[in-house]
Amino acid sequence: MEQTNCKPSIVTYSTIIDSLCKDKLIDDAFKLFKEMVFEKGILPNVISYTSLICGLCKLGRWDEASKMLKEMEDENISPNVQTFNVLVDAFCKEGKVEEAEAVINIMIETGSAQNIVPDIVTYSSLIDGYCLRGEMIKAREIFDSITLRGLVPDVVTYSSLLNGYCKNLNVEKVVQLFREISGKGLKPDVVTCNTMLQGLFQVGCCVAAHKLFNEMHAQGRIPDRCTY
DNA sequence: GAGTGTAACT
Repeated sequence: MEQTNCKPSIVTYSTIIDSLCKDKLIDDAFKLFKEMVFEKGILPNVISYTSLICGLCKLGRWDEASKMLKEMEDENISPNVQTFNVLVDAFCKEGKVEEAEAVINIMIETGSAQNIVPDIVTYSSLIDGYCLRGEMIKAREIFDSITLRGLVPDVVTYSSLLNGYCKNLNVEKVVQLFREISGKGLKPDVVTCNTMLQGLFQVGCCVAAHKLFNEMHAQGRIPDRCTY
């Protein structure tokens, strides 16, 4: 591309930077980022910064992530909902739900002027975080608060909560919630089904599990490696 | 007019 008239753009660079971050090759990502800025004179945007922050958070390099946020501020690039969601999710995955809640409070208190309002991804991450800690009452509380905020739980929100109940061996809630998904007009996807399968087998409901597996085939939801 | 970033199962 560099040899043609079709020079790599901010989108080209961001695509590669994001891929490197996802492969945990954060140093290579930064190398490319610096090449883009200092050699090519292409200004980074909120997307390239969010990718880098995501990569740093997933490696637990919180100080550097915070440094990048500061750098964005200096460059007058405002973080948006997705930038904050990356932080919320990373904290939740680390079991740092309190920190995640703090980020959400910042979003609520200071973000509304810039159209930054926690969305369904934010709360799905938080539910997942509480589920990972086995705090199902809290997870349920967040789930119930979603509607009050005018948001609509999607299949990921349901699957996260479902996974929590499965790990908790709460069969009653699992069955109830799984029915509710279809009842709300949502379609359980392969991840939802895999979660259910694991839950059903764990409590010895092998017949129900096989029935669900067969239904997956019938409804064209292709089983994947996790299913098997 | 288009293209890049966030959440669930293993």
